Amino acid sequence: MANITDVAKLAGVSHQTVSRVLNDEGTVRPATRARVDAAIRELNYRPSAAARALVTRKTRMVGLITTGAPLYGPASTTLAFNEAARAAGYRVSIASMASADRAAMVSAVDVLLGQDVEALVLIVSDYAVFDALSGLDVTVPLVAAESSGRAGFHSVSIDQYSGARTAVRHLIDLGHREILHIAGPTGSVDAAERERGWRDELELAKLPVQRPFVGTWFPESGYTIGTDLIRRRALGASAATAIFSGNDQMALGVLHALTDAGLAAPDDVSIVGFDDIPEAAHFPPPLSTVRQDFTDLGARMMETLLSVLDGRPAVAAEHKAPELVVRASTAPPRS
Amino acid sequence: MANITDVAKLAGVSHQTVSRVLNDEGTVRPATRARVDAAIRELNYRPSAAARALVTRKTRMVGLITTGAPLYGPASTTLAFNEAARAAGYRVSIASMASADRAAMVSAVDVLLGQDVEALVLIVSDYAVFDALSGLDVTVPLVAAESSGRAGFHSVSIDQYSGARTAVRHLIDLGHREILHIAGPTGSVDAAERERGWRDELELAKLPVQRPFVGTWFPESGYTIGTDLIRRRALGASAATAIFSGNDQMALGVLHALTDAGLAAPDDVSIVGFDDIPEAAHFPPPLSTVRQDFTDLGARMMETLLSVLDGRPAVAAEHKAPELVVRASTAPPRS
DNA sequence: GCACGAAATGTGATCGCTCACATTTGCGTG
DNA sequence: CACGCAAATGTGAGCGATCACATTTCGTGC
Repeated sequence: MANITDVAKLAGVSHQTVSRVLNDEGTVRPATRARVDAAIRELNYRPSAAARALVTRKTRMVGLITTGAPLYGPASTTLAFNEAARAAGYRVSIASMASADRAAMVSAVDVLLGQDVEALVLIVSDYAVFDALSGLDVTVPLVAAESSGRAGFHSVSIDQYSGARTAVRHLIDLGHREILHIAGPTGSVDAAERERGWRDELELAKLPVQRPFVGTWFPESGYTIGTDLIRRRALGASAATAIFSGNDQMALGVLHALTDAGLAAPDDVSIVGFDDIPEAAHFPPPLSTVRQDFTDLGARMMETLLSVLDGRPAVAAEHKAPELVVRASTAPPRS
Repeated sequence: MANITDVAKLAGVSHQTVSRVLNDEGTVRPATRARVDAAIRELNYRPSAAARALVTRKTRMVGLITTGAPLYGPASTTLAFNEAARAAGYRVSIASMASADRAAMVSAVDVLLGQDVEALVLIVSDYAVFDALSGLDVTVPLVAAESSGRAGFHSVSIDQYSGARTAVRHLIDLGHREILHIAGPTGSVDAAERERGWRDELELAKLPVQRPFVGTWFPESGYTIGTDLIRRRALGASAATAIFSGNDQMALGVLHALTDAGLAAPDDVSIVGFDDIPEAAHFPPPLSTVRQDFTDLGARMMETLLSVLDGRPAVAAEHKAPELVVRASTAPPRS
């Protein structure tokens, strides 16, 4: 592989002039620049990122820590962030963690910091992760997709709490009085925020707050919980008439359980999801849900990152409220 | 930030001894090693990846090129590959491409090669990508998740063709004679392979081969196509009795269209999907589909990569056949 | 045609590590 | 106790770029 000296020799200039051409620094005569460019092409030369990073102490690389599950939300956010990062000239090194425990976190951070990333980006929203983080001394800026409002890093998010309140308010407005909640896994910040929104909205309306059911985000858990509820006659006639599901996938599981029992939404039970995954509009029935704009989130994370790296104050409006999408899974209770 | 010399000074040894401790090279007395380790901890020292890469010409980093859509398959494979890479001590730099055109590809490859990745991994399976690739001179090994059997790189995959044949055979065995296909987007290698499997299996059974319908992988397209088919009375009684959908999500759209029309699977139409996403078991009705083990695929990609980097021949059994999962969306045709 | 300042280009040091090789230390042996 | 050899440690060069500064070239006004 050719290096800068080879190029310089071939172009008949000094290595510094080549460097100037590479970095597009002003004072190079067009003719000289052309000669250098030609030499670069001829030798198929590519500057060594390692050598550059060594001297400039800038890698233009950010580390992305993400979850181990192939869920729609994190996957979309990650993709959007990648695009935004590349557009801004940053490279992304990724470390996905199979589990959200301390050891995995330490290892992920270590690997990334060891690459001299200029910043860390977190798309895992788990309390364990933030706890682990506070023990580490991370020397680079940190941006997290997170809405609990902790300190110690920059957080950009979609406001889970307000989204949940909107969803529950929708059910209350329809006339529902007993509204159950299927929460995401314990430890998830988003799950906790959604649960808090559900609880607060119920309390505000002076409605009964049952203990929430804990799922896994996956449809299977919604199915299991739904089946169990129906068996115990806790759902449907003379019982709970609505469910706020922590995400769309678990809502699908519940819908499946309803169908199995000869029940249907919204006739017997109204159900609201969260996320608005592409499938949600095609559930039986099409699901009312809270739409999260993950693409926008990913892009905003990068914006914030750039601000922070530039030493500018982080941009405002970091916690956007999501929007309720009403479809066919919600209706007034049958009375 | 401390460097190797600082550590050496603090530990009272030479920089070379520190280097030996870092790289775990034999000849260091335990007592010395301990002093060095203590110094490293005290200074919170981390070796510079850039400096290392500069001298060793090894970055222990692989470049991952992936698609722009947050689909379950690629997302799962990517995750699994990440895990496997980290376990093997490799870092992963990711470049996702918004579109699968030549320009995006060139840019992605450039960015990654510019980082001195030791290999490239492709989890986009698009003809355009492979075409673009053949024009570039990629100087590092390339591993692709791809099953068309092109030359020029190492390919690891799940056998899409055989999966499709299995799915269609299942429908034929049930007694279906007119089996439509909703294909994935034009340009997708997997879509083409699945279509080819469908076609070949029909031809083998001397059954009519209609022109396939082209979807986007997303449920919406299945819904549109399904609605259209029903309106044209091309589906259901005295018409096609079965559909082989290119993936599960589009199958969901078709199911939705059936429901809208007062029809149902499998009574009116049998339907088989592809992928076995976590939602598939909870579709109305639970979907018969072809299960792909993406986790295994990601892991196998990394294995192959390691073999190639070590100069060993790539491992055998690179194209596994997927497995049919029969659920409730398929049954013999009515009458 | 010469002086002068700006534009263009060149020179050598340096980033933090590993490599190849040189030197010192420790320890069993005659 | 000196010797020799292996184990342990040290020394200096060099990877390929940028940085700071030095030098040359060019264009302009008098």
